[in-house]
Amino acid sequence: MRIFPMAGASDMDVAMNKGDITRQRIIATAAPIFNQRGFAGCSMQDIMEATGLEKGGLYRHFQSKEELATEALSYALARSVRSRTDDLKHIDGALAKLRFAVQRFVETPSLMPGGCPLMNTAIDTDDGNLALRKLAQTGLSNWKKRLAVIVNAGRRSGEIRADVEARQIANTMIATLEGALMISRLEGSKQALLDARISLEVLLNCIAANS
Amino acid sequence: MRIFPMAGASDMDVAMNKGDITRQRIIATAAPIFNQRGFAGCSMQDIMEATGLEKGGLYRHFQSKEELATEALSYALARSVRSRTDDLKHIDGALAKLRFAVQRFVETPSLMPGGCPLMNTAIDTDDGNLALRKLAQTGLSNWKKRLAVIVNAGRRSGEIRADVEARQIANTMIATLEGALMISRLEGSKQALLDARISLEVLLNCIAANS
Amino acid sequence: MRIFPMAGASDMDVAMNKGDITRQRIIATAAPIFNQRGFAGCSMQDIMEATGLEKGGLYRHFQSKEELATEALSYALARSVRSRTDDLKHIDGALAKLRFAVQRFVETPSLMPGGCPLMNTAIDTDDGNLALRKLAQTGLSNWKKRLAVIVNAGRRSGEIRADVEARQIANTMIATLEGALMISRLEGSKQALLDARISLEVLLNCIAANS
Amino acid sequence: MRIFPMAGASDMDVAMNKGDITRQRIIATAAPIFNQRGFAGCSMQDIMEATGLEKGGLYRHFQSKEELATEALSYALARSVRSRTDDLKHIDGALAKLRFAVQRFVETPSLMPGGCPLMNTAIDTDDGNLALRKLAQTGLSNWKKRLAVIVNAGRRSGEIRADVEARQIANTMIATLEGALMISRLEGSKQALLDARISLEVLLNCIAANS
DNA sequence: ACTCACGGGACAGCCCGTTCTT
DNA sequence: AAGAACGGGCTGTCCCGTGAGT
Repeated sequence: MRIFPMAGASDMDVAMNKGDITRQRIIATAAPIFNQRGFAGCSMQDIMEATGLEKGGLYRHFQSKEELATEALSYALARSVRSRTDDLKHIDGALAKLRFAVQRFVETPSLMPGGCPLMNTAIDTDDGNLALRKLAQTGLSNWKKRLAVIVNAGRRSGEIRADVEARQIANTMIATLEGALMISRLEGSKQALLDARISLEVLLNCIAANS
Repeated sequence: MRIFPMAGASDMDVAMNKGDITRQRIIATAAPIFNQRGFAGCSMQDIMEATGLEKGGLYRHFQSKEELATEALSYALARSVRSRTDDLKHIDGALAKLRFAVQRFVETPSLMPGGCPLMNTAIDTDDGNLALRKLAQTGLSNWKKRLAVIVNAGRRSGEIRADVEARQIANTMIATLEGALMISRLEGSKQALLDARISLEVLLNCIAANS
Repeated sequence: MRIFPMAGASDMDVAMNKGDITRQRIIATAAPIFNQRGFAGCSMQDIMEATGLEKGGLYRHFQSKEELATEALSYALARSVRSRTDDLKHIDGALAKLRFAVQRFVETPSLMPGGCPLMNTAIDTDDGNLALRKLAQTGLSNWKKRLAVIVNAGRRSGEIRADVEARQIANTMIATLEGALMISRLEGSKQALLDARISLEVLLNCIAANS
Repeated sequence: MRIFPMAGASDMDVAMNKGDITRQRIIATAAPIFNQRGFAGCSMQDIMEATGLEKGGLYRHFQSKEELATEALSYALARSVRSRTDDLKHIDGALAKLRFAVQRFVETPSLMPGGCPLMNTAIDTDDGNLALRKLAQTGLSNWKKRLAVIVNAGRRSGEIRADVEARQIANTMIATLEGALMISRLEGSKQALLDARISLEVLLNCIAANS
């Protein structure tokens, strides 16, 4: 369709025929619905209404509800993780990068209605649904790795104390932010996120080499 | 079941006739099931099988699935919150109390199969079900208050710096622990909980008055 | 329900609980619909609308559409065959019995809307559906036997010529009547049935012993 | 469509372009399928498999399933009726012609798999589908007329008694033969057809002038 | 106090007829 | 002529809640 794909084109800018466009539209529409109501709490009827397609139209593109949910989650996780670790390259300094990541999360805790897809899926698939669970595990793993890379870079540059475990910092940051997001959503207030940010600042100050 | 209720009996130990005993047994049996699968993901059939009762037997004690879920969640939350803040009286010192609470959580993150009922409900009721959501909100609020009381006691006794906000510490502790529990369950490893504990120790050291 | 079932009670007069009554009502309602539109041409939705029951209500009583169709056909065939061979006992003479049967058929070719269930099923199940086909075969066989018994009685009593084959007469009577009914329904006129009656009278006259 | 009809050419032998040939091939292939399974019981998928064409290929030639079915039935009826009344010219005598027609039917009751298209359609369209029904009505009417013409010719020539109604004989012959075919197919035996033939011989003997 | 039959209603997945694009 | 795309109907299953019976 498109002859000259532009540099920096997103996933949807590649040449697609009509079917692929519809498929992508379904995924983008379904993602927030699954994210809000969970797999069991959301019916294909809901997706039909949201997309304007009928049963036959949906099942042409996805073999089952689970396949659609998997794709939708994949999409949600990709957007979520990316938004949390993007744009860090042009920031100098490991600590500044980490502070920026915290700041970003507190300001925009989730692009997708319904909260963080990673946490939602982790809870929702606690009993079964291994396919979705696997995706969440991978998403978490990626996030942790990206943070750990920053921490280790700081250690090598001498900005961060050498006795700090990157994994521990990554785990703590993610745990505190996700937990705070949960509280925040339950309370309907940003307070918990703001409090988490302060505490994470304290933690980051503690691991700075010159502290 | 129990003929001579003992003094200091817990909720279940009060004198109950047969109907109440059955009702209580249903709740105790249903609680972990709802906690594991969520409201929508768990059917009355599941409860029937677990309790050995028939439909009619269940609906004699509860007007609807939602009423049963509400009672079950109430039960789960009460046990959960209590286990996290009990037995702190005989520990001297606010910081010691907080450290003990962290330690307790890391060792026994949830009594109930399926993880922390508070977090599960917070996620599960994100879209609707106000009754259950209200319960989770209250549970969270109680937990936060109990932690804040300890922090404030520490501030008054001079053990904790006066410029520390109790609410912020409570929020951070809960957020970090709950978030770490989520990670831990998703990864199938206690690592995240252990890392959270280390970080919370750092935080607690930072708010100590003599630091 | 009923304590003293009356002598000569029909199928529906036996003691039945609510479920059996509903089941019987569904069968009686579905029978003419299946008879009119055929198995493939009639949906469970049609049965739902006719009975006023919902899907769940129907499938409680029948495992599948095929089971319902089988019962409905069974019911239709039983009524049909019975109506064509009943009340012949009090008629004296084999030929008189046969003439009466022809007369009855011409006057009341089918109790059930949609024509003769036997013929309809014979045509409808021509490709597959062995269960329904078997039923039709049995219904036809019964009908033939009843006619053959009358013919043979006439031969023994000397009323009918001894060289007449009972099977041939039965086959011819049924064939001519059913064929005439088909023509009659297609043309929307009783003419074919009346013509068939005349021709069958001729045939019966030919097999009379004194002819 | 037809530009230069060739002498003695059958329907398919006329000059046709590629599209018309395909169209005719589809009709010839679909006819026995519709005849066997009925309109509702046969899907376009079945036609696709039988013809080797794809959906788009079929719908290029026919606007709808109904149009295809109509053409297929038309084709089947034409072949059927023709085969039953052809080749009678070179037989001398009305009764001989009628006996030959009976004989022909008994020997070759239907050229098309699935039985007589006339009867099948009469039953299949009992509820609706006026287009197909009309075709069957016309087919029946033609058949009756051809038989009636023979009877009337016999009356005029004095071979058949003058008090015989041609319509009654035609109706009876068709009814008996079609009914016997139905029985024969249901029983999986030619017996009913043979019996019908004997009975029709009796009838024809009865209407002979010299009887 | 409990069982079980009963019925309403929603849902998943499949298939079919038809149109649109290529 | 092919085949992707889509609207819509259909089957069978599951689940929730009621009520008669015991």
